[in-house]
Amino acid sequence: MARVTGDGTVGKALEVLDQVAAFGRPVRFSELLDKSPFPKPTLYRFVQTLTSQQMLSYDPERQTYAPGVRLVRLAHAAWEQSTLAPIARPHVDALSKAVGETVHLAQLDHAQVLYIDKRNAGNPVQMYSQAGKVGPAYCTGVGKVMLAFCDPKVIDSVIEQQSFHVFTPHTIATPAALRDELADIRAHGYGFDREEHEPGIICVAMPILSDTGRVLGALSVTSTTRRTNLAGLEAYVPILQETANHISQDAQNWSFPDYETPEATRI
Amino acid sequence: MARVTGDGTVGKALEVLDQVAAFGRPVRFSELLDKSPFPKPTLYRFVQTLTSQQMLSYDPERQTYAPGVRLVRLAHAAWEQSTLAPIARPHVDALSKAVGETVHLAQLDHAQVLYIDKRNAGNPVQMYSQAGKVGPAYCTGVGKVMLAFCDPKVIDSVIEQQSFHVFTPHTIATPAALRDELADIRAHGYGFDREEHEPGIICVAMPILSDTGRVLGALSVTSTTRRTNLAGLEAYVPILQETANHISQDAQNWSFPDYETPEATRI
DNA sequence: CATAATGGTTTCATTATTTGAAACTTGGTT
DNA sequence: AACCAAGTTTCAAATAATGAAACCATTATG
Repeated sequence: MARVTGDGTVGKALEVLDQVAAFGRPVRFSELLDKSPFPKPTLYRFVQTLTSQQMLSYDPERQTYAPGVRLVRLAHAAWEQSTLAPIARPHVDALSKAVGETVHLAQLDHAQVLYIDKRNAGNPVQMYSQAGKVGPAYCTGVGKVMLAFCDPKVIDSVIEQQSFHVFTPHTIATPAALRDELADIRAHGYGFDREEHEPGIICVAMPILSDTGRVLGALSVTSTTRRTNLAGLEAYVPILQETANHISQDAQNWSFPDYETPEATRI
Repeated sequence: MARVTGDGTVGKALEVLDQVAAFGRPVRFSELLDKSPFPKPTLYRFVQTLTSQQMLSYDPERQTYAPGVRLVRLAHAAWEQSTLAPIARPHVDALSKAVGETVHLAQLDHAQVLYIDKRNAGNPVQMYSQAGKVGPAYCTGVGKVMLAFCDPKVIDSVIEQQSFHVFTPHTIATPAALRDELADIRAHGYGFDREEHEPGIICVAMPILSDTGRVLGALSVTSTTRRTNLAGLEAYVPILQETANHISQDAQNWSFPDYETPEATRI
């Protein structure tokens, strides 16, 4: 009797929620059933419950389910309280203004890169990545620099579980190559994305480390091969370093004001 | 035996999640216990489960809980699939560029205004920074115009449940005043925020209606009394109207491509 | 037009999980 | 040392989840 799900009923319901989100589009009950380990009535009741709880939304027209708006509300709270974003915001603003290129702020969530903030360059290069979006760690600048400074055990387990997918001719495709790259990043203190995820897209990334060396997140400046090159991006290393330091300091000094009873907006 | 919670165990767990989010800051177990209808061990296990599921994050240092990062991931999916935001994005971009003022895109969620996108006047930040925030419907431009075009029954129930809170000298403070205002909005087709929520902050708001007259959302252009006045904002009505129409059209024509098997980024 | 198939919904006896009063542990205070 | 508060675990009783089967409503199919 292998425990696949864990955490009882609530865990299972959340698994269903993840399933729906993973589809990336409104999904029918039967489609969900195909991919679900649960029997029909069980899954049915989960979807009912989640819908009634606004965690899913139901389109009666097309008979489809999608992640619900309650999540957006909750996520706002999460974003403000459990991410670096609010602390980093002024620093990211300043960085963005100084470099005039797209800037990303990311954190590591499990083995994945979670983008938690972004500033578009003046002319918006629309591409993959927005706050809340996740991506693989091994082929993004921010992912690699965060991984590089993780605990060796974490690195091992991430690499072990990672299925390497080749996005471009430059994608790092083997555990060995990734380990080399990580060593390289540790040696320099920062890293690059050399068109490893999208052709023509390059970036320079800097980890945000606590005083004890723990990885808090990462920053990156992204551009295109048409506008600049790796050497050009490397010029941003000092300001990135400085910004990362500022964020790290603020993060460690920061704590929520202990007293205040906020004027609630809840009804 | 009044059923307060509904939806069994999952509903209760989500109630706890809301509680944590409502605090707006990291919260101790005992604080939560004070405000919770659940007995100690029950609440304890819920918090454990939610934490293990990454819906809450736990800070062992301070012994506090906060909404977890998994929510940010899930919310991204919700934002993309269950809101107007992705459809409206290009139109909101264009509007923002044209007017050079702060632009909001909102939807109605229960009786509350849910901001789902925003363009700041100065730097084009698009994202959760503000998206996900909720506010009362009766004293925001977007809230009023959405309410105005809702079903009369909905209006009644919202007004009935609304507890009016006076934010500024201009805040609409009575059901009667609100009904007058809504009638006025229906007559004109658009509405204003006359410093009703924050002193010095004014806006003009336009509902986004489907062909059948259903409320899909609302747009607003916000400014300050220092920079302009209501007459100045009214000049934006034509472009707001046009933008709202475009969004409405796109929303009704749009449906997810039925076929495609998206190249998954999941590990 | 009947019939089958598909996708969705409900029933109900069985089973497993949740529940919470009470007891216990831990770390800090007088 | 005794006390206290916050957090954690126990365990029998109460409750909710489970899923095989049956049912219903549409939409294909012969």
